[in-house]
Amino acid sequence: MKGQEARGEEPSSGTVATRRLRRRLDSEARILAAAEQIFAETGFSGATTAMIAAKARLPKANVHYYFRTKRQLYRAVLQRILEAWLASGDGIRAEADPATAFTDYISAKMEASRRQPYASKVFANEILHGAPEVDDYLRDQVHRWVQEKARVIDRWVAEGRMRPVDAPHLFFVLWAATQTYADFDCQMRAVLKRRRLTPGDYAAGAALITRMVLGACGIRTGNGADRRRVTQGPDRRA
Amino acid sequence: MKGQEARGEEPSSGTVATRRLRRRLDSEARILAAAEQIFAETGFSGATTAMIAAKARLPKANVHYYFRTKRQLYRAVLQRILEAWLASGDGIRAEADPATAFTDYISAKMEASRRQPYASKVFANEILHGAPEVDDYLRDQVHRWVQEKARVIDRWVAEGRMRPVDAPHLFFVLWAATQTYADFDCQMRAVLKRRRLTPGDYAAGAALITRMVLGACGIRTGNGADRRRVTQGPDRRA
DNA sequence: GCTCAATCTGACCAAATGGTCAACTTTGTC
DNA sequence: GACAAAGTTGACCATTTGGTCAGATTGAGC
Repeated sequence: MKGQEARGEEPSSGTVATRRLRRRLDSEARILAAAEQIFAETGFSGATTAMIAAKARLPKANVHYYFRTKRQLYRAVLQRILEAWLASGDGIRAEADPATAFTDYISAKMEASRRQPYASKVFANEILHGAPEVDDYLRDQVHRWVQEKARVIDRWVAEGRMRPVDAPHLFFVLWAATQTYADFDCQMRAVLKRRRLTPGDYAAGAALITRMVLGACGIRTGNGADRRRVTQGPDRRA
Repeated sequence: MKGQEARGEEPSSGTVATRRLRRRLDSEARILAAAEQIFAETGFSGATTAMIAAKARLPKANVHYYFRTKRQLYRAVLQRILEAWLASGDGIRAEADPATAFTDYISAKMEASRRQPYASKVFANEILHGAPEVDDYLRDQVHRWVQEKARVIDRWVAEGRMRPVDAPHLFFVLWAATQTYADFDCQMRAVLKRRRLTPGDYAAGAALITRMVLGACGIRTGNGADRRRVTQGPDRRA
C-alpha cells in the first residue's frame, strides 16, 4: 500500500537492477511521460487520471499506486520540468563572451521548445493559472537565478561590452519569445498554414530573437556567430 | 425558453431602453465579465458554472438561461476578446512611419496586457490547448491580418526604411513578448518580489521590446519617438 | 388591470471522475 | 519452496458538476 517512499532511492547495492526495480522505473517513466503530454494538452483540471492511465497503457488503479493523487503526479511532472528549466542558462557567465552567451542561450531555449514542447506547455499552464504549485519555487530558485544572471549582465555593461539593459525584463521577454514556439505553436501553424512547424521556422525564430536581443544590447557580432542562422539578407546598415 | 436570439440586436425603436432590456444587457454583461475572469484564472475545464454564477451574483440556472451551455458562454467570451484582438494593429499601414507604427503597436499591446489581463489569459489558455474553439478564426482572420501586415512591412523594406525581417515571426515574437506581461505576470511578480506589477514595469517592458524590435529592424529613431519610454541610458554606440 | 411572453430560480438528475479496496499475482530472500 | 513484501487490477463509491425543468414572478402592450 506504499511504494512512493522508494522513489528516487537506488538500492544499496548500486546498479543491481532487479526485475522489480526495472519494472517500477519503467512504469513510473511511462506514467510521467503520459502525464506530461496529457497535462500539456488539457491542463491540470482537464486531464483525467483515466486518460493518463490509458496513454501509459496501465490500469488507472496502477497509476494511483505509484502516485497517490493526481496532484502529486502533477507535481512530479512539474519537478522534472523545473529541474531542466534553469540548467540551460549555464553559459551566461561573466567570463563568457556576451554575444556567444546570448546566442547560445537563445539556441538552447529554442531547441527546448522544439524538442520538449509538452514540458513548456505544462509549465506555461501552471504559471498562467497563478502558479499554485510552483509559486515558492519561483520566489526562491528562479529569483536567485535571475539575480545571478543580472549581476553578470551588469558586469558586462560596466565593462563596456554591451549597452545597459534591464536584465530581469530581458529574461522575461526572452523566455516569452522562445517559449511561444512551444506554447503557441498551434497559432503559428494556423497562421503559416503548416501542418507542423519546420526546422526552418525554429531557425528563423532563433535568428530573429538573437538579432533582437543583441540589437537591444548594442552588441555587434563581429565573429559572425549567428550568421549561419540568419535566413534574411545580411546586415546592410548605412 | 430562449433569449439568446435577441443578443446583439437593438429594439427597432433604437434607444428605448425598456426595464427588461436594460436588465438583460446588464445580466449578460455581468455574466461575461465574471466568466472572463473565472476562465482566465482556472481555464475552461477548471471553471464551473457555479463559480461564474457566484461571481456574477446570479443563480446558476440564470446563467444557463442566458448562455445555454458552458461552452457557449466560453465562446461568447472568446468572441469579444478576438474582436478587440486585431483592431490594435491599425497603425501598421504603408503610409505610416515604421518607427512610430511599431512603437505605438507595442504600446497598445502592452496597455492591453495591463488593462485586460483576463482577456489575454483566456486567449493564451485557448491557444495553449490547441485552439479547439478558435482554430478556424486563426486560419482565417488572423492569417489574413498577418499577410496584410507582412505586405506593409515588406514594402517598408523595399523602400529602404528598414532591414528585411521575417514579418510573421516578428509578430509571433512581438505578441509573445507583450502578452507575457499579462499571461505570466505571476512569474514576474514572484521573481521581482512585487505584490503587483507597477506602471514602471510595463514601461520598462515596452521600452525594451521597442528597442529590440526597432533594433532588429535596423530602424534609427531620429525623432526620439520612444525616448520618453526608455528608462535605461541613451544609445551610446561607438 | 388583464394577458402573455420573458425572465427567474430552487430543486433535481445523470454522467464523469478522483480515489479506495480487497483479492490476486509476482518477485526477492532466507 | 515458503513467506513476506511489492505490485496489479476490476469493481466500487462519494462527490462534483453541467445541465434541466416546472412553477413562480415580472414587465410590456393593450
